Amino acid sequence: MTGTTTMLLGPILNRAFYQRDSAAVARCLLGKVLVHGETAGIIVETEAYPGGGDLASHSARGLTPRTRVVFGPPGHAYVYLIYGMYECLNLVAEPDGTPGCVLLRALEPVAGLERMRQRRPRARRPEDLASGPGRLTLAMGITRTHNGADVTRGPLVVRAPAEERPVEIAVARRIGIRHCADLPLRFLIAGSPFVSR
DNA sequence: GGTAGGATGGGCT
DNA sequence: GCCCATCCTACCC
Repeated sequence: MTGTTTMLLGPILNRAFYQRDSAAVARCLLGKVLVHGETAGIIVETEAYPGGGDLASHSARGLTPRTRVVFGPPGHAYVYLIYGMYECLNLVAEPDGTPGCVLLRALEPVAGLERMRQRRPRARRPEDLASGPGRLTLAMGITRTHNGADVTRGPLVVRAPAEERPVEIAVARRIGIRHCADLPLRFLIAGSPFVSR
């Protein structure tokens, strides 16, 4: 992080922010800033995975070694391997003991773009650096070693922007799932060129 | 502009 | 053994 960029950021989101239902957290994360080391990006696309009856959620089939963190206290990272090659970053929501998380799908890069380009050499434009869950973790340097990390403190955090702007939110169906595909649990900043697809 | 198919490995039945 | 909360390339308009 450069000093200039730090000036653009507000406080770290506290645990109470995450201790709500998954869809509310997914919606409210839009416009917030994911920070990891020198890299940072505005969250422009999220999906809620509330668990319970939502069969698209990993946690829907109960507590397993992999989904343990999703059942734990809110404000922690859930990172898993998908398709043997890519990693996806989620933020745990809901009270401790209740499953639920939010998948971060796309960022608008605001700091450390050169570092992101090193990590994603095939990305031609800034719009391509973090426009997808697998691209996002690559650009931000997030791996399964971050699984369980507390995102209310430490090197990986989410901050409010210095000036909170009202954003127009679009709601859509989630991407790449088989079950419960019609639920309106995908949230985007309307018109952002940094969203996936 | 569009899409079909392959890469690749862990989780769970 | 099957199923993935994906991405990239090749190929075709």
